[in-house]
Amino acid sequence: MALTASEIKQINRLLLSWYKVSARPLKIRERSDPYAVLVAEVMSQQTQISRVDVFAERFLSRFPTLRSLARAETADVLQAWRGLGYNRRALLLHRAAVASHALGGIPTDVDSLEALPGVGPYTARAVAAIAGDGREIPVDVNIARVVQRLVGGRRLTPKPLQAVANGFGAHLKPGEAGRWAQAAMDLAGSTCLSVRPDCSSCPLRSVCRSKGRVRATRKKRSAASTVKFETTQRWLRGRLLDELRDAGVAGVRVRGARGGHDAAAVRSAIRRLEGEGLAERIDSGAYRLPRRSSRKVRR
DNA sequence: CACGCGTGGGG
DNA sequence: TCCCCAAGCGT
Repeated sequence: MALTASEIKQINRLLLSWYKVSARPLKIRERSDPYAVLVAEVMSQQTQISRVDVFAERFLSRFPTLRSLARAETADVLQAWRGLGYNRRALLLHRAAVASHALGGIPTDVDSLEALPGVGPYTARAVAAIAGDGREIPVDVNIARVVQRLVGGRRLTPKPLQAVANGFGAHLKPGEAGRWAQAAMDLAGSTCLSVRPDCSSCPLRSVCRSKGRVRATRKKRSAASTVKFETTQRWLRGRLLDELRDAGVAGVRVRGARGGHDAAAVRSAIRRLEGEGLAERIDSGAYRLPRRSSRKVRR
């Protein structure tokens, strides 16, 4: 059974007032600059949330404006991304900057945002809610858990889930959706935990339809033979990227074995990186970080 | 739609 | 020291 309007309003009220006293928002999310918010949201998908402020500020000090990122060489973006993981996301962020700079700025409506490279349903709604006046709730895995529990714990597929989440947004004032989302994420990380939620201290306990009847532990895990990390593609790609970062514009000849990968595997990996736009082959036969994005922006 | 993507931090 | 983990997006 769907929540009534008054139940939704009550939940919104409780959540926002709880947030006022006990939330620890990302500073970066309190900016109204859609560019800064986009950078922070992309990073928040791959790094400890508590470190996003530090990483985002570092990145933003190197590329303070959308224009500066849009005009940057791919190599410099990848250098600034060192240590942050998921290098393809740096490429996508760069391409999103190029595309939106050409449009005159980062859009703040969901549809235009979602058309940008690397920006999907979550990121689009997060930027629209935080930097714009969007009222659609960005649903990440944490907010999904909170919302599903609030309505009774039934697992919802993405589309119905988004619709239920938007039901909360529809009763918010303009500008509140971003805080609602931040509050729900904080609640998910501190109280409405995946494994052992602390319902007794939850500000929403009086209105939650799953209070006290959350299934105990869910375990999947194991199986999958233990694979040495040095034998994985991720490890190899990460090492090759760092070699390219260290080499600079002169590039480096990539030959020989790395960890558990023979020379042929290394050649194959560097060619794959080249195909993805993460490496550039130069005349000498060496590779370096690409000076410019080698692939077109997809649209 | 199932899978691949990177890294640093915590147990 | 070793093992486990995060989490949205593109393909």
